Amino acid sequence: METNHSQKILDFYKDNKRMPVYTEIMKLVGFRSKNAVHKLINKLVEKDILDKDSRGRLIPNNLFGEVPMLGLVEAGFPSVAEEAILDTINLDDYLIKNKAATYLLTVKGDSMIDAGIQEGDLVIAERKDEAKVGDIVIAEVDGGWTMKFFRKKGQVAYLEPANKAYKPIYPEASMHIAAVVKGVIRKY
Amino acid sequence: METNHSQKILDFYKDNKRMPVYTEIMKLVGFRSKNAVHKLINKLVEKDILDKDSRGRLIPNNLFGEVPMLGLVEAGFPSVAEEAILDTINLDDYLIKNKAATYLLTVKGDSMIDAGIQEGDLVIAERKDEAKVGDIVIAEVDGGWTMKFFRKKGQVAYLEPANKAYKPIYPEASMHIAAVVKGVIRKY
DNA sequence: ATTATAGGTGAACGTACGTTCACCTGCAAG
DNA sequence: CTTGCAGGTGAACGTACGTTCACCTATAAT
Repeated sequence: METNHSQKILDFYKDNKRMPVYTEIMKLVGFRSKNAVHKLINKLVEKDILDKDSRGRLIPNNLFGEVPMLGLVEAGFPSVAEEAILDTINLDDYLIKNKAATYLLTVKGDSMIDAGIQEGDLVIAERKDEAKVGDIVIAEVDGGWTMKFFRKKGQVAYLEPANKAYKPIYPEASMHIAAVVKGVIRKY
Repeated sequence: METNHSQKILDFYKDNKRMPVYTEIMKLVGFRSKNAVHKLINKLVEKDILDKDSRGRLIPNNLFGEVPMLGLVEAGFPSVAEEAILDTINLDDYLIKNKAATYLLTVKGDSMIDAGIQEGDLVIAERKDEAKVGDIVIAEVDGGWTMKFFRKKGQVAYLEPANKAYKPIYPEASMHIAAVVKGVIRKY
């Protein structure tokens, strides 16, 4: 029952991106007095499911807004009881450094398959006009857009696919780097 | 300057997982009156950088907490001005359905390399004791932990790696499925 | 039957919140 | 010079917040 209550509070947080106030929790769980909420909250705080700040307002704790991070696959998987959690992270914070310049792109084609990037994956791209050798870049070459490894042969920059079926691209007229790939996301 | 101010508010939101109150914004941007904050906020609201709810409290809008999603790689990349954004998503919400049962694991080894899962990647694993054929599962087989495709030959369940250098695993004594892989994350 | 307790109601209280008012600058236009 | 105005200060106001108090059940143990 209490897990049900805290689940509703979590849902509220997801929808509104802030914690509910007591009158809102009243409606969420079906109470008719703020005092009942107050007693419920105190129990959740004791169980470390929630936290309160110095002014009494609710703040989500780690179990709430973040995902537990375990060790290696080979180390196994914890049961519900013994949670051997190394750390907890927020995926947004983990993946995105410069939020204003970051975009997600859907991958088309198989030219980066050997780098573990498949068709349908999302790539996290940060807008940038220069890249380091070895970066995966999104670039406009001779009028077309593509995603490839950024390489240099001497002073000549070129793009190399991660698929033996394709050949490196040496720009004839122009090459303009639009973004550098910072991450890959795949959802099953 | 105003982008600087809203950046500080965003940072506060990231750190505290809630929006600041006016007195807190005062300290953030160096004002000494709440009224100055009030005028600043109204400007940000007009520019759609922030939103307020009916009680005047701040709520982050899309540009704040979420990441823009563009189309395909081949469609190119927008300049700062012309933002052809299809949608915005929150990565946590996108990737994680059942937060209570979800964990992140670091991948060791190359047995799933042909499925685009490399050593060092993070996998999003949802605790479950049964899997569908074709799922990637984390399982304990004959005492050891492993991540493989879940397959069936007739009624016999077995695990298949995505690497031709390895052979399928037919459990001798026991096989226990601990979790199903729901997603993959790679960070460069 | 009596008592204790967990869990709820409803009203009252202190306070921190966003808002508003009057006022004070510094700077640019006329 | 003076006028207007954007942008700040500081104090006052109404209200919504979390908290607390007294009281009311059900349920279970004695």
